[in-house]
Amino acid sequence: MPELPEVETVRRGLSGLIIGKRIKAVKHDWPKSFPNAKNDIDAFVIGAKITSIRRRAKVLLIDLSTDYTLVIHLKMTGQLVFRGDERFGAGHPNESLVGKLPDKSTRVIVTFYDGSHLYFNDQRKFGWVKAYPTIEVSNIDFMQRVGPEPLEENFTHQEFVERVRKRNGTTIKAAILDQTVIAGVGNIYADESLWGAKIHPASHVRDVSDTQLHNLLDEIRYVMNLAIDKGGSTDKNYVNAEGKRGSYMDFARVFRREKLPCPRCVTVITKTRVAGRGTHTCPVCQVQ
DNA sequence: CACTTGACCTGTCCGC
DNA sequence: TGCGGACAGGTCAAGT
Repeated sequence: MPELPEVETVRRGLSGLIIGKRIKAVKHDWPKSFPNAKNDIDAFVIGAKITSIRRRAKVLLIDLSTDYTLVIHLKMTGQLVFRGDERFGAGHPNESLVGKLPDKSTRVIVTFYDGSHLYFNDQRKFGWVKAYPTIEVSNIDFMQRVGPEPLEENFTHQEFVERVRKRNGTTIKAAILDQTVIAGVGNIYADESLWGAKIHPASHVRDVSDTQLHNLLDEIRYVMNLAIDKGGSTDKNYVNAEGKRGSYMDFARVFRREKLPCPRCVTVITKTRVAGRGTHTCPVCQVQ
């Protein structure tokens, strides 16, 4: 689920909630959700204080006072929800989309010394939490290979074109979903930005002009900034650090809008399969 | 090598 | 209602 805007929303939310807290205990009953050896957790996670929270691509990095970092990937259905007290439980006006925690999809529970908790929920169990020495995080395979952050100002249109053109043999949608080309684009914002740039997702990279690619980077930035502003997209599972939904889907132009009119030309939006993913396209605005 | 497909999991929805 | 199959926001290993 979570793409760059969702992970960034979680990062911002958690920063205001757990920085400075000291970890008292960690519970994790599904081994793949937190595969570290128990003695590493005992030595470097228990007793550590949260010092900062960073994001790279769709990966969240929670730095600890022990010079270890919790590296977290939410994959499709991961959630990180903080609960201080129960004032925001069911029935409260500020009601969370997530009910009482832990629940049946809770994989990891972090308990802080002040009695509050951070819950890692993950229905499909694809996500994970791993503890690494902070200094080694940049050596992780994924971190070595992942492409530039789209919202970094020093990432240029020219560099974007060069990186996309390394995938000349495939479709433009597959190219921007490739995390080694550009970081953080997933299925929602791929479809949304390709619609914005009037590029058909199944177009071969070699058939897309440099001008179109310039527009595409602008659209990626536009939809991601808008999505961060709206707190991300909640289709089914995604929630922020307080368990609340994001509202980007109210502003989506094509994603999950098959059979509805294109907001630009009123043509009915179609759903097909491109790069192995469900793909939403306006067949008139986005000519292949 | 470059690119595509299957696997990892649980849950939901849709057609018969 | 019940059952089988397709599908769901990501990424990597295995296959072509």
